[in-house]
Amino acid sequence: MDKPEKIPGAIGPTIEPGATGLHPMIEVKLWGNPCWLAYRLNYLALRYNVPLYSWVEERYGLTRPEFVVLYSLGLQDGGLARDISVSSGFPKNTLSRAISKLCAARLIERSEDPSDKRSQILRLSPEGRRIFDDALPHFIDFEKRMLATLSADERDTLSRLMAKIVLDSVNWPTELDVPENPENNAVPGRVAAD
Amino acid sequence: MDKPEKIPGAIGPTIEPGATGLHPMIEVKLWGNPCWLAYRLNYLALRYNVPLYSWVEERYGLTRPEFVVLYSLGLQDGGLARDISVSSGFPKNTLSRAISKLCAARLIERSEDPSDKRSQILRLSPEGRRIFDDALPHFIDFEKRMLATLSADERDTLSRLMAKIVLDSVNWPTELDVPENPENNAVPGRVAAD
DNA sequence: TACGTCAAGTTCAATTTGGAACTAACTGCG
DNA sequence: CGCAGTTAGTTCCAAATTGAACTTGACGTA
Repeated sequence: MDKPEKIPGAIGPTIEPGATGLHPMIEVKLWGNPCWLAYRLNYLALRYNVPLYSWVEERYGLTRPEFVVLYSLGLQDGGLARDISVSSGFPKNTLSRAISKLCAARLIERSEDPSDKRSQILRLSPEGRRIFDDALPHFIDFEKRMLATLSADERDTLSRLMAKIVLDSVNWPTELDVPENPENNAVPGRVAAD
Repeated sequence: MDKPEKIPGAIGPTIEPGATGLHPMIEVKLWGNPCWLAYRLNYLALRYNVPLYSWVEERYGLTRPEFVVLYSLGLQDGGLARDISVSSGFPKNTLSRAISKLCAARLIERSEDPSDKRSQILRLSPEGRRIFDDALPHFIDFEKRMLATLSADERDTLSRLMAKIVLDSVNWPTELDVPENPENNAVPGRVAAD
């Protein structure tokens, strides 16, 4: 009972414990986890982010939020801080600081939006563009490496399926409510869901 | 040249800008981004983590690393701090703190590993198990919602393809080297590559 | 025009984070 | 055995993070 025989939703090939070269608890979270999708998403995202952003830190001296600003403007020059915030998930004050640092380092430029004086249009400087152009191939290479084990058909399928999920994401809740009575769910010393 | 006509790797249906209900810069990062996989991974992971972990914080008063410990032990009781660290990506000192708080709150218990006195075996207390059992269905439900737009066949395919990538991940580099000469890549005021 | 509401971005303060150094313990090898 | 190298976990502290409050500006309505 404590260890259910069948994990709901844990699809996948039957894997012998220890046969994958992965750490044992990673195996459990991959194959013995009812939330296989969420774990694989987080695992793969981490496996991508960690090497690349430590490389960015080492090579350019830029933190992750700072580089995210550069990358966002590299894809869409002239965006606003708010655009970067909603598309990256970083809170706007973190980005405000990152943007100030990038301006001081002359990697981006701020200009007032004539149609809305609250906003400021952000653009890469030539130097900022140079860093983006220098870094992008390394990001692409790593992503290619991640996809190298799939065939071209499988890559297309993966892209299509993930796109389908992303398009549906506008319909997902952005927060969960706690409908049940809170009194017997709270951790001692903490009142839940008030 | 600045805006390449064809984005390498940006597979997917031709999407009209603004037709998806998504924020414009999110659309660019999804469809006009050579690193489509990495962005979709991060986007979907975030879209899952944010609502669920703010709900956890509100309902149980537990931070994300704290809940990660509970969740990990829920899947594999008797694990070590190090197991949780490598499988979750949180640094071990963050988890050390989380574990101490969970012990103080009587949600888990530490016991010495007789075969290695440096290690401590972690187990859920009955109360910790209760929280895990209470929370798990909500995590499962959200994941179901994420997959609801796919058919059963498509879900199997997605699971299989992501598993294939994960299994290959043991062969990926864990860090990138900076082989080129650093002098013309560094940001002013910062020397790259050590 | 006046006013209430909302949005973009900044600042502040309190908390969280994680690299580095540390302790204690295990492992392998001569 | 003795010692160098490694590992589990903790502590310390400087730096990053972020919720909350604030400023400025836009926008709708009367």
